[in-house]
Amino acid sequence: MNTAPLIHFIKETIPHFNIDMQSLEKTAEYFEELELEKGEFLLKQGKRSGYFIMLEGYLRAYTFNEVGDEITTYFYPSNRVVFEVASFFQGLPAEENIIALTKCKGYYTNFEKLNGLFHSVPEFREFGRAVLVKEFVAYKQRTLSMINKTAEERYALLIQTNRDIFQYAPLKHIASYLGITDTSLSRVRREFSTK
Amino acid sequence: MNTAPLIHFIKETIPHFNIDMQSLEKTAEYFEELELEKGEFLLKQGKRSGYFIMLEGYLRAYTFNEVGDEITTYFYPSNRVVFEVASFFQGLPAEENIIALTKCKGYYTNFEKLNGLFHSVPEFREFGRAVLVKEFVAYKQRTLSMINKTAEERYALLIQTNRDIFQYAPLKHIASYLGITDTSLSRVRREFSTK
DNA sequence: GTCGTTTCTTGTCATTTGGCAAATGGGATC
DNA sequence: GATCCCATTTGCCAAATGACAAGAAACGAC
Repeated sequence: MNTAPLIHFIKETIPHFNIDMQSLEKTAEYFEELELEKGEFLLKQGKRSGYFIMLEGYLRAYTFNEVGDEITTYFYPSNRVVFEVASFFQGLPAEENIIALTKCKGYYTNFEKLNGLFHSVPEFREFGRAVLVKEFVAYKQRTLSMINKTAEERYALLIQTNRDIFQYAPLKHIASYLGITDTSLSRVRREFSTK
Repeated sequence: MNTAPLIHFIKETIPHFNIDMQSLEKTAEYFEELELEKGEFLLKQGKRSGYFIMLEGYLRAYTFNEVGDEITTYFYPSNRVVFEVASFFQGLPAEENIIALTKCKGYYTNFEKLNGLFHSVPEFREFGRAVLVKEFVAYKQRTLSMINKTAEERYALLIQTNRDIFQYAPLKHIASYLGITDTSLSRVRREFSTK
C-alpha cells in the first residue's frame, strides 16, 4: 500500500501536532486503500457507516423524506473524512446513503479498527478529534445558513465554495441540498444569471 | 465541592464504559462549580468558549445576521454539555453569545484543563467523544428538519421535544430558532391551535 | 399603581416558494 | 436518424412566508 498520501493528509490535518514517523506508519496499517467507481455506494441505508479518508473524488449523501422524495443531505469534495456520525460512533443503522459522483480514491477503516488504532497510537486521537470538530463546524454553518439566508444566497454560497459540484451532480440534487425544489432552483438560477 | 451530581452525569453519559471511582474523583478536580443567574452570559461574542456541564437550567445561544437582527441558534435544556465547538476546540473567538434563560447550575472547565484531564484520566476521552458525537448528531437532525420540514412541523417538533422552552423564551427567539419571523410564528401558532 | 418598553398579534400587501403539467433539451441506445 | 428517458425550464396558480405598520397585551422600572 502506498501510505504517503495518507500520512501527508494526517499531518496536514493536525499541523500543530507532531506525530513521529513510526506512529504514522503504524497508523497506516489500520487502513486499507479504497477506490469507488462512479455510481458505487460508500454507505447504504441500514448498514453501519465506516470511516473514509477521501483524497480524490466527490460523494453525495442522501436520504428520503416522509413522502419518499430523495433529499440530498451533503456533498463531499476531496480531502475530507467521510462518515455518518450517528451510525459510525453510536453503532446505529445508517439513515443515509452515500454514493460516488465520480471515481473516488482514499483510505477506509471501520469503528473497531479505529478504536484499536486509538489504543495503539494514542496521538492519533488528536486527528480523530480534529476531524469530528471540523465536520461538526461545517454542519453548524450549514444550519445557520438555512436559518438566515435566502435560497438565492445559499445558491451563491455553494457556487463560491463548491463550484465543482455543479459539474457532477444534477440540479435536482443540488436543489434538495439547498432546501428547495428543482423548480425553484431553476427560477433562482434564472434570476441569479441576470446579475 | 459536591462532586456526586457530576460523577453521576459522567457515568450516565457513557454507561457502557466503566470508569473507576478514583478516576472519577480525579476528573472532578478539573471542574469548578458554576451558577448563572437568569440573564447572565455563559459566553460572549469574541471570547473563547468554555465547557459547561449543565445539570439545571436553560440557556439560549444567539448571534446576529448581516442586517443586525438577532438569530437564536440553539436552546440548551438541562443535562447537556454546552460549548461552542469552533471556539472551544479550534480556539477561535466565538461568534455566538450564550445567555441564561433561567438560573443555571453545573460544572465548568476550559480547553487547557480539559486537555490536562485527557492526559491524567485517559478514560475521560470516551466521555469527551460521546459528548461531541451527541451534539453533532443533534445538529445534523436540526439541519435535516430545516431542509425537509415545514415551519409548522418544526414548531410541532419543538413543542414535543422541548416544551419547557416556551415557558422561558419569548416567541420571537423561538421564531428565529425555527428559521421564520415572529409574524409567521404567530400565524403558525394560530393555525396549529385550531387542530 | 403608572409609565414606558417590549412582546405578541393582526391586517394588508409583496415576494418567495411549491405543486402540477407541459414544453424543451440532451444524452443514451438501437 | 429515430426513439426513449430523464433533467431542466417555463407557465399558471396556490400556499407559505416576509415586510411593515398598528394595536393589544404583558412586563418591568419607578
